[in-house]
Amino acid sequence: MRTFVAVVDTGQFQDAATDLSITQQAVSKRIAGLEKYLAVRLFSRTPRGARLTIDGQAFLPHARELLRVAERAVASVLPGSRPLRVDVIASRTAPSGLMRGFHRAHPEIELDVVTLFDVETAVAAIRSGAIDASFRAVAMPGRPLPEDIESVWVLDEPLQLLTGPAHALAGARSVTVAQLAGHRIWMPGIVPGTEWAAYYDDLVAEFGLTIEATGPNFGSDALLDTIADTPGLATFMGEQTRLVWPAGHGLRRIPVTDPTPVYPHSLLWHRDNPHPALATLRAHLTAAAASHDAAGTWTPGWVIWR
Amino acid sequence: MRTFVAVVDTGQFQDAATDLSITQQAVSKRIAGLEKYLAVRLFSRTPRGARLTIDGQAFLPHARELLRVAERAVASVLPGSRPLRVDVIASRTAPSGLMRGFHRAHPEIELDVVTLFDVETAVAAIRSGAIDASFRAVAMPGRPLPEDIESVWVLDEPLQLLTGPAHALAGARSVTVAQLAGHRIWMPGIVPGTEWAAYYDDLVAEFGLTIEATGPNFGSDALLDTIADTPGLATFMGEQTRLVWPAGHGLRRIPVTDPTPVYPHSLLWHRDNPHPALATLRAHLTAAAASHDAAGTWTPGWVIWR
DNA sequence: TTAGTGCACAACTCACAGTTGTGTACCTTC
DNA sequence: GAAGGTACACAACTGTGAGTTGTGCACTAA
Repeated sequence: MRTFVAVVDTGQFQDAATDLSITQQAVSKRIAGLEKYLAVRLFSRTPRGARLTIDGQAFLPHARELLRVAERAVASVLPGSRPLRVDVIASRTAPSGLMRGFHRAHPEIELDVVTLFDVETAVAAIRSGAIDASFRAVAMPGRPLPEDIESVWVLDEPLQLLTGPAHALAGARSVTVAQLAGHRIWMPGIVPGTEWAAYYDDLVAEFGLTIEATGPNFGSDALLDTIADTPGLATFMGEQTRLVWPAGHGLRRIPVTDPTPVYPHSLLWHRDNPHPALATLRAHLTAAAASHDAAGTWTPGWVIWR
Repeated sequence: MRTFVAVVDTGQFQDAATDLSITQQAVSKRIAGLEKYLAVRLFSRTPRGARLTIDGQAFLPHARELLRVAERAVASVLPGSRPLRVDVIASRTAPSGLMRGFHRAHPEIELDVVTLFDVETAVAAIRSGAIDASFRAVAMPGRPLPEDIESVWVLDEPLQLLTGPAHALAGARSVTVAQLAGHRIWMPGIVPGTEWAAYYDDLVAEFGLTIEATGPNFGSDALLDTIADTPGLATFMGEQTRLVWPAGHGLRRIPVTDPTPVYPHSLLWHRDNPHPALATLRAHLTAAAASHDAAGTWTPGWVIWR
């Protein structure tokens, strides 16, 4: 591809060869190989150089795009000036939406989103410089954040109950936490040992709920199918979760009250991180954040805001 | 890249090797080579398979994107079901804008835009199936379109005068064609023998203008610089041409009247072309087209509408 | 312990990318 | 019209390196 673009830019095999520090014959072979692979003639050879054929013209923008993407791919792991790298707790929670909003507001900022195991891993990654920021609930019981990690509260995401049409609570406009006692709530894919698991452990302990975290996560589709088809089963889901809503499943989202369990999302970053886009992200989140109103909501006691 | 993605998708070097019909050792070597090139560890090897590192997670979307782009690049020259391929007369004329509008309205339609030499070449390319459609002025003097080529009028693009701030006509709100007699008008990059050149030839002959078509086209920037700096020089430019307006050059666009020379853009395509997107394009252009009002405008006598 | 799984290292082989050398086509110049 | 220059293709050769087979090590499960 590089050779193809070089020939286009110089207009000659000879000059492209010079640019690439190889012989004219090598360029000829490379182009011939590409043409053979594509089963299409890309250049018409003339005594004064090479001109793109129609197929070549159509191919050219794709070739340039490929080189751009390849460059970005390398840049994404290049130490030093790589894209801002942010850890989000799961692709179906509010932070993903926040990052989408940030990308819309600043499309010029290169961004890489990853998902780490838990807040411990995230903190270690931030300290080592492997990531620049992390959306997490701070912090695990009895484990204060290290001195060099800063954090700021971003938003509380209310949990909603998701049921199928045949569920006992399907008709309710809202349910209280007390009403949920005795109902089976299924949360597959919650990994033990993470702060997310700790969150639900506390929720269970405080209100006597029955949460089944067993079983691997077969993906969002499988979860929704099961919820829709099982009258005795429900699940929790973040209010801002954007589902690919399966048509005809009759799924219901029901707000939970008295109190409303909220999952507290904070942004964590390293005190000394010099990445210019990090400041932009923090400013964006500050501007987008609603004011903090904890009235009527519940979080585990170990949650820190500072 | 394919190997990297295969390992991610299967979770194991072994299974990726099976998918790719190579040995596990070859996969190991490929990944090791990629990691060496990037100077970064992409997988953490465990006795139960390979897990992405943080760098690997950041790299993954770029790798997938690269494979997608590569696939599109190949598809762009694949005979049979390739993207709609449209010839536009120049990137700075109305058809380019129309195609941008079409792409915005139908982003799902794959599109390749090329620029051919003249209407003769375009017609030949349409007949051979090399392109699907062409924006051209139909037709050259004394050369009717072949029977199997259909055409429809799309729009008339009024020409405007572009001058620098020191030009004699710079202050005019509009100029008549008669006023242009005696002024030097510079149109570099017009290739003799094309229907575009024929257009200006007719314009010169009919109104006694002085149009200099000499000199190669050094690009839009060079043209604008020269126009801005040369008080005695002006150029014609399509009304819908979107310029990267150089700041501080004081360039003026001045409408031309009595009559207004317009460049007639038509769409040409092959009667039997079965490409589904072609019908969509024609419907889009019909819907977007203004009604045809030729009053007060000028085109060469050989222009055909049918 | 033993068997099994999964990846890495080592040695070998051969395909092919790149090299040098040469040929052909076409344009320019006198 | 002959001579020289330019630009690309073909042919023969060479060396790198991608892939193979063979083996070893680390970890898990029974």
